[in-house]
Amino acid sequence: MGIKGLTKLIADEAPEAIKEHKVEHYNGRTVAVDASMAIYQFLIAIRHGSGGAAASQLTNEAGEVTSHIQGLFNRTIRMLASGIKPVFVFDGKPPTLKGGELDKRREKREKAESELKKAQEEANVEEQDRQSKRLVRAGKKESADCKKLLELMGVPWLEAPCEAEAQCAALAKIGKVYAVATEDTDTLTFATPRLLRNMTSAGDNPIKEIDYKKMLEGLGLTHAQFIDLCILMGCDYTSNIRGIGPKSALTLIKKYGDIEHVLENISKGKYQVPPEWLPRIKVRKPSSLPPSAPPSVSPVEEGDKAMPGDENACKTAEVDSKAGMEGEKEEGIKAAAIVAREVAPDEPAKSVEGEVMEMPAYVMARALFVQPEIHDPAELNFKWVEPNEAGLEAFLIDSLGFNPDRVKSGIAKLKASRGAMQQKRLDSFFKPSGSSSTSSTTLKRKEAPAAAKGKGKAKFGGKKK
DNA sequence: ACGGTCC
DNA sequence: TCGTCTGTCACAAGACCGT
DNA sequence: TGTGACTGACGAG
Repeated sequence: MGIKGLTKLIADEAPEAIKEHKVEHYNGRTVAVDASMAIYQFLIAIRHGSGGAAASQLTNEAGEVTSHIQGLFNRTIRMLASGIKPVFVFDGKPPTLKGGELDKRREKREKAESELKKAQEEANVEEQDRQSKRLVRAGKKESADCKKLLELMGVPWLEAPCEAEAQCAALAKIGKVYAVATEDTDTLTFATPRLLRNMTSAGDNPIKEIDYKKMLEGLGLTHAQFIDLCILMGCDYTSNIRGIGPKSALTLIKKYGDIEHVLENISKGKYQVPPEWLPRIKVRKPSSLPPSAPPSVSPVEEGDKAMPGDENACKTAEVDSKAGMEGEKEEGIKAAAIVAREVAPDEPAKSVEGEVMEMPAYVMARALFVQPEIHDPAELNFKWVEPNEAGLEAFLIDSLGFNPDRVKSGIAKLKASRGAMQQKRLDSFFKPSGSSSTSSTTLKRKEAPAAAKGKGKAKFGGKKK
């Protein structure tokens, strides 16, 4: 997940964008957390018995997995205890992936399943371990468990329409949250002003904060160029160009400005531009293509002696993509975003002239980054309320079999952190936050109850009754 | 700091 | 020649608590 | 699955 090698590139090229802070620095601040990713990591990490028997998740008596609940319970308490006010953001529908990508994932999954079965028959413990990890995923059930837990804890959450990262970024951009805590660098591509890493690992090792503005300055790019850089480096939505890594991608974008112009210039060289980066004509152009040309233009295949077809492919790419992005670039991106998430990937989109062609993959990817599907962050308001003690005990102890002492001590910490939170609010009433915090700590006062829009599935707080 | 345990 | 990319491999991905 | 260490290959200068 994320952008391949982006962390390292930032560390190398824009080190001033990365700062380390102690946890205390975030005292009183609101932070958005990608819940689905956290759940996934809990499911993978929290297991036992890799020695001897096959590793297994934590479960209750009925055999239901509880690893994710255990993890989330602890982490949330930890955050609150250090004065951080988390908002958990869940993934909605997965973004429309490039054709085949979805199939590939399903194939992988099926393969892992069958390998697991085989390993079980052979009593191959190691292999069982490996394959069962591969099968782990944050499903509906797990998400629902966690939402319930959060409500009982009095911690707000919301479900994004699509990708949680995009929603988190949107919240941070307008200051509804101070920063986004995630290990996924995609979030930067959505222009999160502040990205926090190392929120997870316990204790006192500092949190790394990446400042988006400083990162752009350090790299010497605009936001649009940064998105193109990420696509070139390799993102989740597209394959990347062989031979172009982080350094070259940065150099090329700086030199030529955007992907269109990069392609123009390197297509004269010997890079293999993957087929989906070029608009694939489904219905032959009347005149501009030779009659013998196949309906779908293929990329440079291995060492062919520079067939004229290749040149045509590149030419078409230049012309078409330029035409597509010319004039109302905004409109083009908007349209692409809609196409990207609503049209089946293999379904052709009509071009202006009525020809049927496929949009280049990078245009789709760009659109998904520029115009992701999100809830209007301005309409979302969050509230941290008193934990539901009885509810938590019933859920964790009675229903899931957690250790009563641990649960009780957790609840005690929750209450303590709430006390500190109230105190903080009183303090800040008299002394407006010292640093340059932009109103992010003072966001709740009135709590417009309106936010319950018909479709917006945001839920807040733990007052179910 | 480490290793066993959490369910 | 140097820098950069590719491939392969190993490994770890949480947090608590008592020692 | 992603990341770092270490590799050989290869293009740029």
